[in-house]
Amino acid sequence: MARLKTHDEALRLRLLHRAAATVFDRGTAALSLRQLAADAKTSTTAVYSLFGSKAGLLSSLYQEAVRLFVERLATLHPTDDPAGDVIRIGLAYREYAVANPHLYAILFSDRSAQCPSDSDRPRETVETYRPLVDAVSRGQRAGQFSSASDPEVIALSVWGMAHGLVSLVLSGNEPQGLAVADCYERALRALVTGWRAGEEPVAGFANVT
Amino acid sequence: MARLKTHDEALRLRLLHRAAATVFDRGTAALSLRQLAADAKTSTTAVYSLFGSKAGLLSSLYQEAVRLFVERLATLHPTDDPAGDVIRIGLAYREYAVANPHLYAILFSDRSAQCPSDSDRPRETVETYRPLVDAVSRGQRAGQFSSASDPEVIALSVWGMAHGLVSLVLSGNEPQGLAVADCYERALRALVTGWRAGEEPVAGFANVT
DNA sequence: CAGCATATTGCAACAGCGTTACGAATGCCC
DNA sequence: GGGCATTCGTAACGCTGTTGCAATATGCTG
Repeated sequence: MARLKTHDEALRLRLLHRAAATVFDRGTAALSLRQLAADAKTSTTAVYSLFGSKAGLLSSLYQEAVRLFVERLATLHPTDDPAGDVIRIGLAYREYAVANPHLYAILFSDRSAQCPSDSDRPRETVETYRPLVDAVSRGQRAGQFSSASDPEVIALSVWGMAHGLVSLVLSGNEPQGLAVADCYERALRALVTGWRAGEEPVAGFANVT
Repeated sequence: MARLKTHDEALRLRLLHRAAATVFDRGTAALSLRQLAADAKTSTTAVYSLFGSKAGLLSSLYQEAVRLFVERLATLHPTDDPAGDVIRIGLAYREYAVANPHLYAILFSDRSAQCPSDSDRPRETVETYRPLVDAVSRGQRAGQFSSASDPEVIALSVWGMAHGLVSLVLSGNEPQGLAVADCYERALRALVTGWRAGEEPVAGFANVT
């Protein structure tokens, strides 16, 4: 056959680990395949036989980031206060993002630029999404949220707000003199309150077209 | 002195225009200074004498994107329904982002990676931010929003949600089977409702720690 | 046990990038 | 008209991701 494989699973994990470290402190742009291979005492060929390309490597890193993210969200167990669970998920979301800014950036950077096939995207996305939808569903059954909207819609709004506020901070676009950290939870609470069951719109802006 | 300058304002605008076009359809990564210079029948030196570097060029592009954004938001005139104005600003926000995805990406990509000096960032940010804060302030005076929170906080939550939902779509991370476009306005309305004056938190999640 | 076949691997080259150094070209002043 | 300061285009540097090719080392076969 041929010589023993050294481009094996162990090397794959070592490369993935080192790449994650680099991306974690200096971002994806600072990740050089040559440098990575040299650091791991191997050749660039290893990266290409194991990951296919830099995009493939980043895609694997994406899978890893998703796994950590899902793990983190899984530490939150449902309580008998679903609306509170929604808030807690939102806080954990922000905590993960702030703790691992570059992994978070990998998770939510442009997917079309780094994912070879889109086939695995929806599945991963829905996996991080489910706990939130579940909490909302339970909240609807408990009467804490309006049942007029699909739970997915309510969950998406929560996710959007969390993602938006976190992204503004991480990208350095939060407005001056205003710490997002201080009003993040209040904003989440206002949103949850707004989805309360039986809530009527504020008088005066029914039709804005 | 020297020979007549050809690296003048006219060339600067031409380069900026071409760069914007390229970034608009293929993103910042696809923008090559060599290609840009060749397309404009000039040399790379021109780009460097006019913009300093690729980061400088992108920074100028950022200024331009902000200007367009501010112009768009300025077309919305305050009405006697401030809460409705907030919704309208949110809708215009999304509309601009969807219409100019790459300019939007420039606006909200990592500032630290492309801005030579951070000195001009806060001023620009607050400029796009002010109409929203103003609308909230008027809404508070009209009793449409709680006065318990600073208008900046409420405005930030609206901005965060708009930015978050828009970013999820543009980055290809919206969950499958759910069109953000369909629930964007409803989400904004729920949030606005949640900030309604005198609103009490949903019973049962007062303390989540 | 010798030799072949073949999978595997590392080196080097390619095309492109942003950036910079430098020499040539140019128009003004004396 | 000659000297000069300024401006500009070319070419080079070091880097990137990627790929082709040659060397290598192993297991099977005769």
